[in-house]
Amino acid sequence: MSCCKKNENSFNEEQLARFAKAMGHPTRIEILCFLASMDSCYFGDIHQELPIAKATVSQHLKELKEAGLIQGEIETPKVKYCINRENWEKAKTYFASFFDTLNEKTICCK
Amino acid sequence: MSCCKKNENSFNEEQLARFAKAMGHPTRIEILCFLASMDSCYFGDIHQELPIAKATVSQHLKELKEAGLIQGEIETPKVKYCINRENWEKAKTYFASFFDTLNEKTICCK
DNA sequence: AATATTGTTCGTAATTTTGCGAACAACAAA
DNA sequence: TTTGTTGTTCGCAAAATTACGAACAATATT
Repeated sequence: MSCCKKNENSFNEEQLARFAKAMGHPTRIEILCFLASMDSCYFGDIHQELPIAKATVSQHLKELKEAGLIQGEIETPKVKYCINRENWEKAKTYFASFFDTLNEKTICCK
Repeated sequence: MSCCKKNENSFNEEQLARFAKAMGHPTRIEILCFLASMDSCYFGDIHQELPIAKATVSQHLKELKEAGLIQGEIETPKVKYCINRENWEKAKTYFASFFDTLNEKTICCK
């Protein structure tokens, strides 16, 4: 058998880029930090923390939701948001694996 | 002394967002993975890996360089690129800290 | 039925990002 | 001096992002 094949990534590059893109805005990082510091909260609480229009907040939340990092639930008349823990762990693992690939290089079979 | 103050982040939110933004494109993730799998390589090697114009590759490299994740060095007539290890570690730590904030919540002083 | 509360969606404008070919710069080789 | 090699920069077009106010939807209250 020939030797020294490339190590397979333990993360999906497309998915990692999607997570990263969602995190690539200061306001969205702020929202994520805010949500990570509590179990859950309402839209209004998030809006109150930020110096921007509610329409803009709503848009950022939508992007974070579509990236899978948070989830929202209607609790009439409010909307409750929280971290999506399953995907949070997934993202955590992906980023960790990605940064660990440095120096790993190749593996040799046999 | 009053109690239960919020935990200070062990990462800079602005900086984290900047790292994330740079990583927020599939092509740039691909470049980073490629570079992370070796000590260094030339522009041409990177271009060869990708199905896009060299002008576009150059632009992506510029963004990664400005974000501090990679560095370039002229080795006439070629340009040698590699991971910026110092900032790579910094980014690795920032992302790890960020994802670890979940569940940490608050700390109580006595 | 009219009002109030809470967020989302729509329409719009300004800016940024992405991608390309062409032109260019720096240097080595013929 | 001309030619070739390697990448960057320029100028442009298309698309996506960011931000806002206004309008709207859903529900509860008066």
